[in-house]
Formats: sequence, structure tokens, C-alpha cells
Amino acid sequence: MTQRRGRFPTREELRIWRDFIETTDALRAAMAARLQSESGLSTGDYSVLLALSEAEHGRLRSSELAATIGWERSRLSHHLGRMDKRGLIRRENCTGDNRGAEAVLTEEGAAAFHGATVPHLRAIRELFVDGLTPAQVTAAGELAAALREHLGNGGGPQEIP
Amino acid sequence: MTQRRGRFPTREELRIWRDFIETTDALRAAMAARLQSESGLSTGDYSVLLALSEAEHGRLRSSELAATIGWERSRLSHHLGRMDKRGLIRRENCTGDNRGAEAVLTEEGAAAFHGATVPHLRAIRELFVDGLTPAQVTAAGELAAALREHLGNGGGPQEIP
DNA sequence: GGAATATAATTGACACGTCAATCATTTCCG
DNA sequence: CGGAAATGATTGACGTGTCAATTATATTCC
Repeated sequence: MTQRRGRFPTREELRIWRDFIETTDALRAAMAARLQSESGLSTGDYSVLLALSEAEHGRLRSSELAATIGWERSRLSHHLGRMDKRGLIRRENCTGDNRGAEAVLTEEGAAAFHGATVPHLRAIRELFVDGLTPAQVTAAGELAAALREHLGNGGGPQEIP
Repeated sequence: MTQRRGRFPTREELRIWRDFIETTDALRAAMAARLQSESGLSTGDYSVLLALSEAEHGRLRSSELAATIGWERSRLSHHLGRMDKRGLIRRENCTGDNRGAEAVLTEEGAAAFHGATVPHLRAIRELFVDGLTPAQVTAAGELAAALREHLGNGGGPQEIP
């Protein structure tokens, strides 16, 4: 293999980059559209409702919820505000720590989530799994693992031994 | 192979889906952050400036620009408004069709773009290419092609022969 | 105890994207 | 010609995401 590191991407690598990033974008948009039209939820709503559904008593402290779904606090705060306004969750004070707040799943939120799961699982199969061969699904998992690992390390310049 | 279609995704498929979607999201975010901090541009800015730079005389009609970069008109209109305010582009009336508008690259916009290309190419290599083996880069291209093809077909339910 | 500091969460300002509505001009056709 | 329909682009409303600043409470340590 010829020297690869420290160079600019080749034409082919550039083409793949663009294809890859645009396609994954389209995939996300398609999933968001499915969820929205079939269940009236955004993907953010779904993440929040999923985390709350799996939590004890359908309630979680804001900071734990944020950690669970990997969001920044302020993003969660804004989103909970909107979900509260729509009646999907309710905010309560945190017993024992008056700084804290808890997000509580409402009846309505639980119903919306339960109504969304089946269509959402179907959408994952139809949009993602069915578009790939089993080998490609595996490859997608390995790709994600490699990229995540690399990003975790800063994704910066590589050492030249 | 056991029957795969018409079922819900398996645990493993679900895990891969989440991993894949989250990681590609993180990748996009990382690229946006690099572009922003190194060149003061958003990825949207970069797309627009790239298209204008490659166009004759650094100018394009709005609708053609939108088609080139695959954006909706209204998105482009909003974005051009912001870029205009920052002096990266200028809007002019379209000679010959008074409905139309042209986006024109300014000196400042051209300078910003030229200053951004090298860091951006480097970021593509560092964040994407360097994180993958050559075989994985190829696999990423094939994955994108397969997903794009599938999405293009509606990504809907599969026929059962 | 009480000031300094740390932590939890919210808020405001702004960039961004989508949708539906609007406005201006051009094209089509009777 | 002249009005209906099509086309090009903008706008406003609203959901969403990030960053920096703010508020309120808890903890620490002298």
C-alpha cells in the first residue's frame, strides 16, 4: 500500500465522504419524517419518552435523563419545555435536592410512546435493515464502531511512527 | 438463512441502527465544529461558497444554486439572507427574468472559502478517512450506495415473492 | 456560622430547517 | 389582448440546537 496518512483525501475518498454524509443525513431525515407522520413525534421526543418509559415510575431527574440520552442540559431543558407544553411530560421538583427537577411521563406521553414503538421498529427495518444485506448490516456496525472509536480519540492528526 | 423480512429488527440490528445513526450524527457534528472553529463557516456556508466558486463568474441563479447543492428554495433563501448580512455573498437581480435572483460571491466570500478548503480537506481525512481501513472506506461507499438506492425506492415494505 | 465555590437547571439570543402562505413576474391560451 | 396558471423567490411561524449568562440551591472549608 502506498503512503496514505498526512495527505489530502483522494478524489474517490472525497466522493465517498460526500456520499456517506449526505446519505446518512437523508436516512435520518426519512426516519424523522416517518416518526412524525405516523406518530406525531420528533426523534427527540422519542428518545425522551423511551428513556422515561424504561425508568422507574416513568420519572427521571433532568441530569440523569440528559446523561441517558446523551444530550446537553440546555438542549434537554428546551425540549422538555416544549414537551411539557404538549402534555407529554410533566416537571416536578426533585425531593431531597431542591435544585433538581424531575421529568415525569404523563398518561398522554406513555400512550404516545406506546403508539409509536411498533411503527418505529417497522421503520427501522424498512429504511435501514431491508436496504442492506446481512453482511452490510454487520459492516455498518463495524464502521460505526471504528468511527466512534476514532472520534473518541479526538479524530486528530495521526502519529507517524 | 432464516426468514428476515416482515419481522421486527433483532436486538443486534437495533443496536447497530442506534450505533450507526448516533455515530454518523457525531461525525457530522465534529465536522461542523472543525469548520466553524478553523474557518468561521458552517457546513451550509461551505456548500454555498463551493458551488459559487465553481460557477462561472462566481454567480448563480438561486434556483440553480439550490439544485446544485440539493436544498429547498426556502432554506437557501434564509441562508443567503444570513450570508448576505455577513458579506459573504451579494444578491443581484437576474437579467432577463425579473422574478429571478442571483447570488454573487463577494471578495470576502471567496477569501473565506479559499481559507477554508485546506483545513476542510484535512478534517475530512482526519475525521473520516484516517479512522477507517481502506476496506472500510470502500464499505462506507457501498453502504451509502445501497441505502441511497433503497431510500430512493421509497424504503417501504418489501414485496414477498 | 457564613462566605466562597460547585452543581442543577433554566433562560435568552441567535443560527438553522421546514412548512405554508405570499408576492411578483412570466407564460399559456382562449 | 388579457386573465388564469405556472414559476421564482421571499417571508413568517415555529420547532430545534448551541452557547453564554443567570438563578437557585448545596457543599466546602475556614
